[in-house]
Amino acid sequence: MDTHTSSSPSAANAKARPEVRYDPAEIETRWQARWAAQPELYAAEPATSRKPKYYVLEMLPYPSGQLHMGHVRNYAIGDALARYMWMQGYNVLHPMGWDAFGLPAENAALKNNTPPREWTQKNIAAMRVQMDRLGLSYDWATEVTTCLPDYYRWNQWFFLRMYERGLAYRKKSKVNWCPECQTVLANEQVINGYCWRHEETLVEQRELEQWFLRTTQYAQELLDGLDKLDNWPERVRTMQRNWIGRSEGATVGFAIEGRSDVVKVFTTRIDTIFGATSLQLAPEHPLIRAFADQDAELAKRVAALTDEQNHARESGDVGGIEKHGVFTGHYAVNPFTQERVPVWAANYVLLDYGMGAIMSVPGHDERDYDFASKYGIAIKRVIREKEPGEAPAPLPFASEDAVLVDSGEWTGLSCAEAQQKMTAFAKAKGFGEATVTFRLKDWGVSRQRYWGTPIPMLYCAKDGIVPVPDDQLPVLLPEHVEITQEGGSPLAKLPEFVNATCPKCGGPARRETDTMDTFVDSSWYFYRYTSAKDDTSPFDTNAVAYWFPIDQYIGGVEHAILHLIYSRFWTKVMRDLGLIRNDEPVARLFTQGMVIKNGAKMSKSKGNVVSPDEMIAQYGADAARMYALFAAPPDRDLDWQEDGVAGVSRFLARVYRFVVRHAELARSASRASAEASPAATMLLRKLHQTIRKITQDFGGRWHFNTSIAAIMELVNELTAADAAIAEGEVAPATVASILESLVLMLGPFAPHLAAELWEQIGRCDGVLRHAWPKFDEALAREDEIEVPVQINGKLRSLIKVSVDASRETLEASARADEKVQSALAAKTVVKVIVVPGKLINFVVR
RNA sequence: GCGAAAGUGGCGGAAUUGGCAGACGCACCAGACUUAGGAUCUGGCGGGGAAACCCGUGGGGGUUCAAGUCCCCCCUUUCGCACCA
Repeated sequence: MDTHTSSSPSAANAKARPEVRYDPAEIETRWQARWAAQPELYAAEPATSRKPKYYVLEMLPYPSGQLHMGHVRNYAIGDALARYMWMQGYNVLHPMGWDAFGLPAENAALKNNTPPREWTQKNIAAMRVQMDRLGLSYDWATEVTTCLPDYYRWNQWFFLRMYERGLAYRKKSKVNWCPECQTVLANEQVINGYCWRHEETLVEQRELEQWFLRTTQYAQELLDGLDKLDNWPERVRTMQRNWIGRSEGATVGFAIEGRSDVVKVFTTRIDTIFGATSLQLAPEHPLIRAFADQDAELAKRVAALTDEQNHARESGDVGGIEKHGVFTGHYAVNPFTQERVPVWAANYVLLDYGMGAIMSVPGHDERDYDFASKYGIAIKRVIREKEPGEAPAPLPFASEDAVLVDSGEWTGLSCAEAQQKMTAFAKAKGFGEATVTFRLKDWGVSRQRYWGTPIPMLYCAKDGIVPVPDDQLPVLLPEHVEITQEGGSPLAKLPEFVNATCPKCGGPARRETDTMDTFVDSSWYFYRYTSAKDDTSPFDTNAVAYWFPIDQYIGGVEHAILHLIYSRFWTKVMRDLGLIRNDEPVARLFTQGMVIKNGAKMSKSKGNVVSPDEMIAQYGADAARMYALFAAPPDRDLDWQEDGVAGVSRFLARVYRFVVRHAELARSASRASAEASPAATMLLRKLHQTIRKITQDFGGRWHFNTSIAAIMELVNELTAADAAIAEGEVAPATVASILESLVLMLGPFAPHLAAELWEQIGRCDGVLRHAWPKFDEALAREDEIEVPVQINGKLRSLIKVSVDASRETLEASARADEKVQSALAAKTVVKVIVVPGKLINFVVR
């Protein structure tokens, strides 16, 4: 590469002088090759390091074979942070891996006749190349690939530990079935009745034997823990709180007339029980079934209700359907009043929440009111406002800031008090108790698919369900399997897989053929990074103790519930197994915005997908990454505009030319303290303001768009001073130090260019391990500023004053200003507001 | 329906604490150089007006010397939740 001559070009002839062109492709491939040759560059020091640790993590991708812009944005943020923290002297763990199990591999196998493993590994290789082309600072020695036995064996190991503790269990239940995936989905994976992967596919209900993980056992702790996660976005915490859905109330048993059964209902408003005028049961409630068994007409009408519920669920409008119900002809007895209340089946009562049955209090619940009005069921008032007006509040009246009326011995109590006392009464009499319910359900992890972790269980005719012993792990996923689109796991058709030996009796046993939900893989992968090669345990406990919790996790908000709640659950289980000490996996969570184009999320169907490869080929990785950070603050949606990338690329070219132009000067500069000239003072001031700004952005708001804008401002000022620098008006040592700081600040955003320029200015120690520049407040300080002068709040003039000018000086200078004087002429000054360093405002009449 | 976030030039966005609205970039306009280029450099660029000035941060009101920023009402968009008893 030809460097320019050492004769200092003046600004006048700069235009004519041939300059070195910024060639990002050449620079980037050269540096990527150098980095590839020194893998230790991005390796973390061991857990015994004395340095403070920093674990920065981006969500691992599914190896689809193609990085998209959302990934680029995610990794640009994480990479900038990792590099910055290295430069701040931290021991940084910055790993990457592959969420490599899952359905697309099977679909691809069907389409291209390629085995899922081969397809997946090919994609991983391709995406690895893309990541390297972006110059990302991952420690590939800790790479985790979840579809490899050395990883998924630990899924199996954890599953066995959970089974031993009763946290993994099998039950038959109604499950969500996606006809497209041909498998069961967890509740979390059903979005408004549709499959989370197939937005067009309605989820059906099926009855199946399934493996569950007892997430409900940790419901309370998962909820409480959210309060402590104050470095998580409030939005995410709210979503998780809603999802967990804790509700405090009471269960009350209503005896059924003419039967020995008691129907239990869950209510948060036991204080309104004197107003209960019917019981409403879910259509599939066992008691309704029992009634229907003896009444064909009822059975028919109840079935219609069930259908309505299913349709509503499938169409995603559960709240919108009209309330329907059927009177069963049976009565129950209100244990508080001994009144007979009719028992109904209603389509608005859900089987899987609470007890699947409610007491209907139409006077004080809007839904019950609608229902009772429609069917002519009695509506009673049993509470009223504390300070009643002339007329009591119209029904339905659901406030809890109220007192009881017509409620026997509880009349006159406040709702809160009544809830407590009536619950205690029910408990004492043995027909009820305080109850907390959660919306969160146990996690159904069975999937009737091939490409996942085999569930390590056996079924023996003699011994029943038998876990695979640890020493037989991993249960390997067979390699050559015919994938079909029919239901059921393809593994079930492989006798060599299914047929096993019972470890207890030595007799024949059948192997479980379901595989695990892939969310199992991502629930603990970040622990594995700390000791990815460990083949005797899932991870090294000491390494985890050092690195955890994750200091910064970065990813899309779409994982706010699923992945992040499962991960929290898994962490708590591992803690209770004695493997780790932290209660939470992630100390700080950052959710980045989406990448959109022309106002819509990038997608194939919309035809607005921008390929990272093309961007890199055309503008370079540095420009693509920097644009991803420059175009919007990272938490907001980003509108991808190719012209903007071109602009960033032009900026980098300008930096490149500027630094190269003065590289020789910087290389030969002596380190002796430089003489301050006006030009130097000005440039140093801008430099230190820029360092301060960027340092504060990293430590605070992460508005890298303004960090980059600040670097641009600095470069604008430097290039404007090009002639002054060339003519020696700035001491060489000062030029050298400015160039160094500039290049260092580019490090997190444009690592290839920074590395290249660092060498060009004669440094051979590498940017990454060099200390981040420090700002000097004294140098950053302006000594003269322009202060606006307002008259009645309108800008009339600007005056130049020293930064620390006193109020008196400010006012005097303002009054001395020509424009101000003419504006003040013939006016009476009523008041003068002087805010030192900010403004002066004359209030006049 | 409930909850949250957002709404600023032609566009992406800036204004961190109530203090010059529009930093930085894109697009555009004018000019320079010219080996004519999707390169580089210089200047301009919210609207109106010749100018002085006036208007301007979704709309309306308010507080204040001063409001994009605080308060009240409304509109729009996005996201989350939605018969949860």
